[in-house]
Amino acid sequence: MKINKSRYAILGMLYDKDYTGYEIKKYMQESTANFWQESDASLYPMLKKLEADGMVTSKNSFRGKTERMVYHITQSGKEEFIYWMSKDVERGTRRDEFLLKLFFGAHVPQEIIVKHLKAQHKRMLELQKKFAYIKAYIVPEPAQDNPHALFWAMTLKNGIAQVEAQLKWIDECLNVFKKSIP
Amino acid sequence: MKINKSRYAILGMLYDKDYTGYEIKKYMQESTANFWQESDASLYPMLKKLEADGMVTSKNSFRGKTERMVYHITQSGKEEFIYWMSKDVERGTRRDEFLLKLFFGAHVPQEIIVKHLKAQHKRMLELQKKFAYIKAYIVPEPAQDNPHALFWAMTLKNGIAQVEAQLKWIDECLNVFKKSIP
DNA sequence: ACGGACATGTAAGCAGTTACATGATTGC
DNA sequence: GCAATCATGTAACTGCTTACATGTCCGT
Repeated sequence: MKINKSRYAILGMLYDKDYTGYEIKKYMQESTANFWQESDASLYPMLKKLEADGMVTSKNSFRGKTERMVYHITQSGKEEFIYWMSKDVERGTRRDEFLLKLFFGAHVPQEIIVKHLKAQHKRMLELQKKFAYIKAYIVPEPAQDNPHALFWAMTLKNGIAQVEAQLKWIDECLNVFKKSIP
Repeated sequence: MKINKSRYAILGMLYDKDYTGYEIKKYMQESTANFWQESDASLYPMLKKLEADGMVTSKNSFRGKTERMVYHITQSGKEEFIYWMSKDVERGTRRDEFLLKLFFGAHVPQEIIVKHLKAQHKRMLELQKKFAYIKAYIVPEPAQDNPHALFWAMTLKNGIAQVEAQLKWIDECLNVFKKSIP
């Protein structure tokens, strides 16, 4: 049976600090977006569900007249989170439309494939820029007393390494086509 | 609106050769599995749907008493496939449980994270072996007259490059922990 | 005054998986 | 005789997204 992993992403975010749904969303955009995202329509109902399950509690807070729900993890929530953290990683399905189109490249004119490769190249450069930003402003320097710094740096380096490998590979692919159209 | 991409994966497979559902499944396992898969419960109903939509036709064939449905792409099917091939790639959601657990690494004892890293390392080595097999037995030599060879080799190289980058990065991560436990 | 960020949600619907279900053929 | 592979499907369920819906606050 497949279980919902949004639970754990949210519990992890709340583990040592209280947040509103909106803050969790923003936080994810700045940190895990490259390997984990939650949409609004997934995040807010899941927070309600976590509360119903006793994993978090909520407190009504106000900023002026705007109502905000601040969530706080419970002991049960912490336990469920740690249990999940200890379990082996489940292999998920990967679906990469870009590679699928490339795989079928022989069925269309070369220009189309070159277009897709260039678009992918552009996406990778944008990611690279984003990683540079995160490195400069978000991830604290290691050796400081933030215990998260080490792990945040690791996931960041993973992204950087993946992007570098992709860029190199794309260049090689594009060169093949350049040769065939002299 | 999100459209179902299984359609195109299947149409692509049928583009220049007729296959049964089972053969498509096997074919995918040997070629696109690393970036595209279809489960049984997705493949067979989709073939029926493609037939209802006039994208493929089917012919009943027999191997002994076992009934097999051999599918053949129609002109409409080819056109829809080419239209999809020409469109820009849509960015899909990526969800990587392994990286999510690593990101939250500070909340659990280091051994757990080391365990996950080692497991990932093992998965990558297995993938590497699989790629070596595909390279040796599945992907035809380029320069031969198979127009697919070039593109199959490209997607394969992509996988190989990704795995190499991952392995290097995992080694770096593991070294960090080795230093902290002298 | 207005735009962008803050803030939270619902409804509808397709997507996709797991588990279930069945039977023939081939090779050892 | 038995296991693996060939071969095709359904039912039930959860997951997840898009589109919709609403209103406040803050800075310029």
